[in-house]
Amino acid sequence: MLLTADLHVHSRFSRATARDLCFASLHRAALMKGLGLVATGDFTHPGWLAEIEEQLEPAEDGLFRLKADLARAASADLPPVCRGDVRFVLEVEISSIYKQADRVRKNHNLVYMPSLDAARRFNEALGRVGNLASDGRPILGLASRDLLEIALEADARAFLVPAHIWTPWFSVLGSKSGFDGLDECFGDLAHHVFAAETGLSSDPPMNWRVSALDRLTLISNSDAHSAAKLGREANLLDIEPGFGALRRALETREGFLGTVEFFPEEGKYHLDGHRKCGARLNPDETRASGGKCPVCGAAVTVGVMSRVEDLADRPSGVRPENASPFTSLVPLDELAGEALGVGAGSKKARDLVEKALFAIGPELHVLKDAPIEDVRTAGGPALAEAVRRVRAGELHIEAGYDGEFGVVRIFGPGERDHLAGQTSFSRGTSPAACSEGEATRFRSNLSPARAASRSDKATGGDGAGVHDAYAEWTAPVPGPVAIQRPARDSRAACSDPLDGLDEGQRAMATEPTGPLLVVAGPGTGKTRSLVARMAFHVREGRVHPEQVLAIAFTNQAAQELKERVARSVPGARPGAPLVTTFHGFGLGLLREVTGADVRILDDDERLEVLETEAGEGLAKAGLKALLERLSLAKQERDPRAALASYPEILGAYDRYEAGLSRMGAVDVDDLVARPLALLDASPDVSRRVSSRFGMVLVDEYQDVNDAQAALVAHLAPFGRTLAVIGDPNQAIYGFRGAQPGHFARFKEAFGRAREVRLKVTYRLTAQVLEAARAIAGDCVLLAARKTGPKVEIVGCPSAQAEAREIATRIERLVGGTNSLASSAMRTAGAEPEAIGFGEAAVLVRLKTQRVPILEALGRAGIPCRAIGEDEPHDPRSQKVAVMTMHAAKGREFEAVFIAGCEEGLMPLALEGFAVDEAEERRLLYVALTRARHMAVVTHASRRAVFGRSLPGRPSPFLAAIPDETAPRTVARAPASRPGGKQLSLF
DNA sequence: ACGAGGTTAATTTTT
DNA sequence: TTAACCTCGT
Repeated sequence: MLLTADLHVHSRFSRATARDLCFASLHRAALMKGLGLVATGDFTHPGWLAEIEEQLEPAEDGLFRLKADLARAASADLPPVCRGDVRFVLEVEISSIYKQADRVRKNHNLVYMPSLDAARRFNEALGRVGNLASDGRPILGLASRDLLEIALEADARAFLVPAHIWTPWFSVLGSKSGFDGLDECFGDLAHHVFAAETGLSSDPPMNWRVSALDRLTLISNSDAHSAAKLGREANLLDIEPGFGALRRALETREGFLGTVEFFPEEGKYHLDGHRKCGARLNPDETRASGGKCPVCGAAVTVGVMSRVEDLADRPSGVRPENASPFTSLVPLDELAGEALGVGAGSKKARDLVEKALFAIGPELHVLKDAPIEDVRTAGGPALAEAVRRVRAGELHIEAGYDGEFGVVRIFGPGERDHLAGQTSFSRGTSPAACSEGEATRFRSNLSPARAASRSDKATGGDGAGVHDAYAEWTAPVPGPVAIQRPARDSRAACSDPLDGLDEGQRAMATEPTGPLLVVAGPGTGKTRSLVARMAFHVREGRVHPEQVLAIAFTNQAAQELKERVARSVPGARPGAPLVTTFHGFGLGLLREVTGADVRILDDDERLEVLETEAGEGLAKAGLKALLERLSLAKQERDPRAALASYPEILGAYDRYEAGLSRMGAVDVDDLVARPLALLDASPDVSRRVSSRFGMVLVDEYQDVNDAQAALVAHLAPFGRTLAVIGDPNQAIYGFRGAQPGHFARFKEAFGRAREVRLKVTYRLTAQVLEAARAIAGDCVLLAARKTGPKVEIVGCPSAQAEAREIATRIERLVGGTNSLASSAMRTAGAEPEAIGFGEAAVLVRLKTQRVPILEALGRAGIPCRAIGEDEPHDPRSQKVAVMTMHAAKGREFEAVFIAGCEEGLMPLALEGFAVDEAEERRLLYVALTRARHMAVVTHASRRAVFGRSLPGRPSPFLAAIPDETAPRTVARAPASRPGGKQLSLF
C-alpha cells in the first residue's frame, strides 16, 4: 500500500507552534496534502499524550487513527477528492543539550514508539531526566546515546532518528554544537541508528558526499509547527500499514520508495552568512573571509553546504549504489503566490490553492503527478507553468542562510502578465535574468534532459547532476571523515603520589608524623593532598594500607575519597585503607564490640520513643524541639553534664536513653556517643583500637563536634598518627553541634602540632577570590587560574523576577536553548565557552526559596533539580542544581548563582531563632567559593518569607565587596504581558 | 468516619 | 503564605 509519510511534526504544546495544532487539524491537513501516515509529535507531553489517548484509537500494529466521529467532523468540508484515511505513529522530538568531551552538544533526535505502553514507559524514564510538561519538545541534559538507550529499554522495537542532521545549532553533525560523525555521538549504540533526517536545507545528493551516511536511510519530514506546513517534505512508502513495516522500510529500505524534498536552497541554513548584515556567503567565500562577516566582522553562521563540504569524502555528483530516489518540490501556496504576483499567505493565493485541490486532489498529487493540463484547467496557465517549471527544475532560488528562508522565484519580470494573457503556453520561454547576489542561480538554463532528472526516479541515472549549484563550490576531495571515540582515561593507576603537587600539598603528603594540622581553603586540592599523604606513606613503607583510617563527614564525601584512594594508593583494596564516616566507623566499632547487629532508629522512631518515654503533654513540635536538645547534648563529651542545669530535660534524656536500651536500639548520635563511652570507660579497648591505625586522617575537621573530637583523640593518642584538614572559614554546622574551636585549638590540644597551609586555589578566579575575601576577612589564598568574569551583584524587583533573571542567564550560558536565542547570542559578541546544565548551580539560604526558581527554570525549559529532595532522578542527566548553601559544601560548579542575598535572609533572621552572624558570613563564603568560573549574586526588593515581607535591601555582607570586584547591576523588569494582572482602580 | 474550618508554626543537615 | 494538624459537628 502506497503511503506518503511525514514523520516529524509538533503539537500546540511545543514552543512556537500554532495554537490550533490539534489532531483534527493534523488530520485535515494530512488529507489536503495527501499524507497517509503522520507522526503524532510530542508524545512525551502529558497534555498531548492525554489527547492521543482520548482522540485516537488503535489501528494497525502500533498505528493510530482519529476516532471516527472526530474524523468525520474534521473532514466534513474538505474537497471530496481529498478524503481518505490518516494513520498516526507515536513520535517525539527531544532536544538534548549536554556536555561531552568538554564541549556543549545540542542535538535534536526523533524517537518513535511502537505502542502506547512503550511510550508510557519511555515517558516515565524520561520523567526522571527532565520536565516533560514544560514543552512538547522537551529539553534534556541527556546525551543522545543515553536517550537512545532509554528508548531501547522502553521497547526494543523503538527507534531513534537524528533530526535535521546538518543544521548548525541543534543537530548531530551541526557546525555549532554537533559531532563529526554518528559514532562519536552515539558511541557503542551507533549501530542502532539506521536512518537520519536530512532537513530542509540539504537534499540527498548533498548527503551522498559523505560516505559515512551511506548506511543510513535518508528521510525527509516537515518538522511542522503549524498544520499548513505539514508535508512540506515527506517519505514515499509502499508498505502494509504498521509500525513494524515502517521500521523495516527505514531500516532495510524495503518498501522505501524515496523522499519528497524542498529544494535545499529554500532551507534556512543552506549557505553561510550573517542575517543582521544581510551577508550571504557560499563556502568558498566563507573560507576567503576567514569565517567573518564581510560587513561587521562577526563570525558567520556556517550553514549546511559548508558543513557538508567539511565532512565530505566524495566529490559532488557521486551517487551511492543503494541511494533512494527523491523529488524536489515547492509548496503549492508559494507557486500560487508566484502565479498571481501576491504573497503565498494571501487570501488570493489560498483561494487558488483551494480551487486546485477541489478540482484535482491533494497538494502533493498536484505538485508531483497531476497532468499539467488539469492544473491549467483548475488553476490557470500561470499556476500550470509554475508547476511545470518546478518539476523541470527551472526556477531561481535566492538561497537561505543564517535562519533566513531561501526565496523562490519562478517568473521573470513581465512574464506572469504575459502568461496570464495566454490561453496556451508555448515552451521555450526563459525567465529574465535576475540581479540577485552571487549565491543565487538559475535552474532555467539547465538543458531539458538534465532538468528532467530533477525528479530522480532512481533508474541508475545521475540524480545528482542537477545539483551542480554546489558542485561549483566543491573543494578538492578532503580526506575521509574522521570518526573517533573519546580517548579513555588511561592514566597509570598508581604513579608517583607527589607528581604535580604544589609546595603545600607536598608538605602535607610527606610530613612524617602527626599531629598535623592542614588549613585548606576552597579549591586548594584538599582531597588530592589527603590521598597523596596516604599513597606516599604507603609507598615509602611507613604504613600498610590496612593501618590507614580516613574519616569524612558525609557518605558522599567518603565515597568520593574511597574512589580516589582505590585509584592512587598502592595496594589499596576494599576496606584498606579504611575510608568511612564518623558514623560508619562508630557503627563498625559497635558491631565489633557487641558482636551483634545494631538497630538504628530513624528520626520518626526516635520521636516515637521520646513520646512514649517523656512526651507527656507535648505537641509534635515541642517533641521535635526536645529531641533536638537531646541530640545536641549527645554530641558533647558528657551529655548528662551538659544537661545538668536543666533538670526536666535531663530527666527526659534519662528516660529516652532507658527506652532505647530496653528496645536494644541506638540512634544516630549513639554511633559516636556509644563508642566514645566505651573507649572512655576502658583504656584497654582504647589502646587496642588505636594500635590498629598507624595513620589517621580527618577531613572537614572544622565541623567536628565534641564527641567526634574526643573519639579522634582515642584513635590517635597524642596525635602522633593524626593529620586533620579543614578550613575554619567553612565552618557552617554550628547549629547542629559542630565546634569549630577544635580546629582553632588543635595546636594547644595536641602539643608540638605542625601546621601546613595550602595557599594556592586552583578553583577560584582572582575575582571570585577577591569577593570571597571581602566576605570572610582572613583568607590567605592565591588564585592559580586565569582570571574570569567579574562577580556580579544583581538587584531584582521581586523574587519572581530574580528567578527569571537566573533562568535567562543560564539560558545564555549554555549558548541558547533554541536556534533564535543561539544566533542572537552569537551576534551579541564574544562567544564564551558554553557550559552544560550540570555545571551550573543556584544556591539559596532556605529551601523554600527553591520553589520560584525551579518554576522559572522549568518554564524556560531548563533541566533542573532540587537537591535534597527525594525525587526520581536519572544519574545520566545533566541538570542545573538548585540547592541550599549548606548542601553545596564540598562541591564546585562553573557558574554559581546565589539567590536571595538580602537583609533578613543573609544573615538569616527569623523570629524565634538566634542569628549567628559569623556562621552566616562563612556560609556566604562557602557559597561564593563553589564557583570555578563565575558567580552571580542576586537580591530582590520584594520577597516574602513565611508570610512576612523582607525589607528588600541587599545583604549587609555585600557592602564589603568593592564595586570593582563586583559590579552592581539591575535586572531588567519583565515586560508586562497582556493577560497579566491589571491594576485595579478601586 | 469524614469534612469543614480554625489554629499554628515555619532554618540550615548528617548519620 | 502555606501546609499540616487539630477540633468539632454531622
